Amino acid sequence: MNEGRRPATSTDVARRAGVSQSAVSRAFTPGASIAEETRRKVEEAARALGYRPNAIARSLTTRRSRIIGMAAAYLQNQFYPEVLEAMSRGLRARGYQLLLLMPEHGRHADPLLEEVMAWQVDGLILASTTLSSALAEQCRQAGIPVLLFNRTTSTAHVSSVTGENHRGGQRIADLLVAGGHRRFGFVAGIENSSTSQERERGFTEGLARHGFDLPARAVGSYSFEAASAAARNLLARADRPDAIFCANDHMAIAVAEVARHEFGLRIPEDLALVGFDDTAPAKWRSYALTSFSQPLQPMVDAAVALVCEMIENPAAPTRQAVVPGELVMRASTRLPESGWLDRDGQRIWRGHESG
Amino acid sequence: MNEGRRPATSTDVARRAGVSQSAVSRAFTPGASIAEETRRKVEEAARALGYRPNAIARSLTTRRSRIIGMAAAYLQNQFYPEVLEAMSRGLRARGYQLLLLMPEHGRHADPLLEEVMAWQVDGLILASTTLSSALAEQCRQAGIPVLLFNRTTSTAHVSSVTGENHRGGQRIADLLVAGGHRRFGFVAGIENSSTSQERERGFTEGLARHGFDLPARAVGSYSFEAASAAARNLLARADRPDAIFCANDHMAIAVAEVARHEFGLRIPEDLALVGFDDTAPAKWRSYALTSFSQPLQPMVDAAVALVCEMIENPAAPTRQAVVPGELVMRASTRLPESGWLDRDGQRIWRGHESG
DNA sequence: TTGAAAGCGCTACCAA
DNA sequence: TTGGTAGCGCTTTCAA
Repeated sequence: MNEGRRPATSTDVARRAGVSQSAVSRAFTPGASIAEETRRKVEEAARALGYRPNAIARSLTTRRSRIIGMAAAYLQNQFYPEVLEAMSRGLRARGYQLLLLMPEHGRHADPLLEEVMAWQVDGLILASTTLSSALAEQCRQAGIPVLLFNRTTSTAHVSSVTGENHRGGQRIADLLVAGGHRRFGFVAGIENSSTSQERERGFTEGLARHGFDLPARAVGSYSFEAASAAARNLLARADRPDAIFCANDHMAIAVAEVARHEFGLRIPEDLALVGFDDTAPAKWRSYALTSFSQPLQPMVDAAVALVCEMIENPAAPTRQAVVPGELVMRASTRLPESGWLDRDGQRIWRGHESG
Repeated sequence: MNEGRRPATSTDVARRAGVSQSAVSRAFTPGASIAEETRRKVEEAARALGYRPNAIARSLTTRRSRIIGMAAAYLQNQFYPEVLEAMSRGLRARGYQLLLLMPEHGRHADPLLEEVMAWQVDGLILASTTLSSALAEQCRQAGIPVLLFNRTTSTAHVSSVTGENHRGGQRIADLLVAGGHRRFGFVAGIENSSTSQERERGFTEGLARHGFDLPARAVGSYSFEAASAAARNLLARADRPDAIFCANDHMAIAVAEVARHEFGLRIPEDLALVGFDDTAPAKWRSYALTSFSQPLQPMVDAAVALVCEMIENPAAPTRQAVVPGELVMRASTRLPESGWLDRDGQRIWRGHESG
């Protein structure tokens, strides 16, 4: 093991093993045609010199970087860190590295585009609602496979992996109606985010099916502070909602805090609360938040598979994968008289699917 | 803008601009000697072709990848996602990219070493307590600057950025004693993590200074489940502690849940609770957790500065940066009669520093 | 200030 | 199966 000196190259190894540099390359290429004896010699020399193939040089010749860029933001929402963690592991299992691209606060996505292009990433995963669809479009034009994660875009022709946003919203409506609630409220995420829009649409359609409308609505912009303000707004109304659905768990927790500590409301007696994602804090007993789940591992698996497929076959048609979730009931909503089942210690709402 | 075709190279740009390929390179190299007119021609051609310098090729020639590897894990603790976010932004501002390295669950760090070497990262930030110090040592031997974040190692010769673990533990002891508590408990993180050890040592030394010892102790391993079990253990004792310090906020929340919902204890009347890090959930009013802060941005700024310095001057001596924090008082501990001050709506404990 | 030319470490092709 | 050779796209001498 050399200390501080320049790393050994394949030429160094070749010289020591008494073979050509090409042979060294083959020894490290799975499936290459090489004699067992040669491989052995190369491996021994490589070990002695502490040689490891230089991924940068390899990328230059193969024109494949084996780097996937992942643009994320909003890591305050526990959903995303866990996605990041699983995504990194999933990609690595397929031989890809994850380059983390954090958009500047409130800036355009352009600097990200620069980096995506400069590093010749093989694919790009967009897991940020705040990022413009323009970035996706530019990458697509440059021939870089783009996958939207937990969002879609109005511009078609982009593959995506999402949860059951629309159905989730519907099921939540079903549950709240079955629980006897009558005045409904909704806290939206960022207004133009597809995810928030679909959840809201599912919710209102579900309510409509039961003959209810959605009288109260506020915007939480996926932020704890904005969601707190939204809660104050909704809860101060004369016709205060008796059930609020928040476009994600993170905002639902903000609403719970305001409801309890500023309005002195009991949950679920005075106010039922439902979130989305089923992240770890939803399970914390102080919240015991009913939530529609977005199963992390299946979503990440789908994303990894999809992005790899897009890289291997760029001509493949785009796909919109939707990973099924379920409505996990906890103490933040009243328990309807029937329609639920117990599984693995969790109560899943299965009552009369109306969709 | 070409669609789907191969990206333009500097040679393409040179041809179109009617200059040499070297000239194109210079046009994109800050501080290179090039005539204004030439630069203008190059820039125009580059824009027309949608050219961007290929970072992979550049890395190969300069032998500097401008990639920093960051090994993280335990993203369930809100502290780390926020570090990741800030670190990515901070590094990018200095022209570096962040490669996310997630160690396999329960696996050795060796595969990470492979990737670090293969990608010729310019530096490595280790922000994972679970990662062996062996990785740090191997990288150091290979001449790769290594920075430990929120941890140290017994093997010296490694630079690090940490919070005031020892002093924080002490201040917490001071506060709890001033609050009139008499039976103390501690929930450790991973036993051999320097961070948990230092916090505990500060705590016990602080208690000793006031004439108290630490009768109750359990291991939470930085996990929510293990911390819950640790809480059950501590709270079921005949001499139940009336004040528990947890090695971080994440575990403190687990303890709060168990104390309230399984033992019916009131916080802080029956049990005072203190965490460390001052992450977002500590501020949530259902917990209102007193916590010693690890100021995110200063810690990240220090880390970015330090790692860049190590890259630019590999011969520089190692440094252990300690970023000062403060004890933020909230409702999970009794308010002592004096010794605190209000700042920006936060109560900071400043009582008789005994250190 | 400029262009030619020599690599950076590797893969991929080719003929042997 | 093997070694030689030609790049991959860029930076960096070196002369001009």
